[in-house]
Amino acid sequence: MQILKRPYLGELEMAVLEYLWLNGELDANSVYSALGKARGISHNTIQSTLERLFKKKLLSRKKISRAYIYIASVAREELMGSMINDVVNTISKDNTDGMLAAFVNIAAKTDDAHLDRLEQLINEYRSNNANRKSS
Amino acid sequence: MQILKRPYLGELEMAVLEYLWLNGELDANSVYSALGKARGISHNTIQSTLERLFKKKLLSRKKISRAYIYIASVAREELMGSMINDVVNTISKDNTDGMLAAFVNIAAKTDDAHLDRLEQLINEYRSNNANRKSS
DNA sequence: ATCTAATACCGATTGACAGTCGGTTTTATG
DNA sequence: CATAAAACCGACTGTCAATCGGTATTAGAT
Repeated sequence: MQILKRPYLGELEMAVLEYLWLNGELDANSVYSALGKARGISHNTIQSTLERLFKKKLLSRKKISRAYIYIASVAREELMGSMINDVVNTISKDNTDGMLAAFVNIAAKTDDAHLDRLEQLINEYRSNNANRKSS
Repeated sequence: MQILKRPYLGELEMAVLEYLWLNGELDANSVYSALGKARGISHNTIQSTLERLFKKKLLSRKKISRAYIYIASVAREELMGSMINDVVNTISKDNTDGMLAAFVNIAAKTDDAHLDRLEQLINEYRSNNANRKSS
């Protein structure tokens, strides 16, 4: 049985990634100014975190003069999708139906309107998919 | 930003939990015979694993004579639900819509029929929910 | 009552990995 | 070519899963 694989994101890693999702392309110094100072941690710690995220392929980077500029290389939705995928594969490889039911419950728990939205998204997906098939 | 909380399940923990899901109430020895021997690990290792799962509230147990009998205290669907919930809260606390969209993609990726099933589940959920409201 | 074997319980070790930072090397630019 | 900024490297801490040895407990046999 497979297990939920690391990369598993730590608290700081998640915060850094979040910050890059919201603020686009940034160097270590910018991230440090925004997050590091407020947390009272060193510039180096932020840099290590950026590097770890880079190694995990969650960030890409390009060198501009001295410094690297980091960019989130996965969208929020992609990361979420792959993590959910991992959960499902770990717990219920051959029980997709249970997974779907669990999800409907989650979606509805917070707000029943989510179910409407979910239906809508299903139909949107079908439209796109139909197009793709006929091309 | 919150982080995907442990209990995080290791490979052996998951295998043990899986075995209990499939085989119901068992003592350490039974689990050892089924999983431990095949893996060449000791009886103690299985026992530690059972205890760790118990501490994480994923198993309950009752003492029968000398031995504890362990029972999975969460269903597969529940655990999956709470893990998916964690993922969503970690990555997308305030972006439920993105989460819903990501999920539709995941569901459809494996099999388009999942979308039909998803719709069906939504309607089932609504029926139950309508009952609850009118009572 | 006491011996024994099964079992629980405790603690130690190993191996990952996140978080943290100090120290050293590299490099763009004045 | 000196300097400051940044990367890079390595170390240490803390947490947790996996693993097992050793000890305490206890149910059941004699």
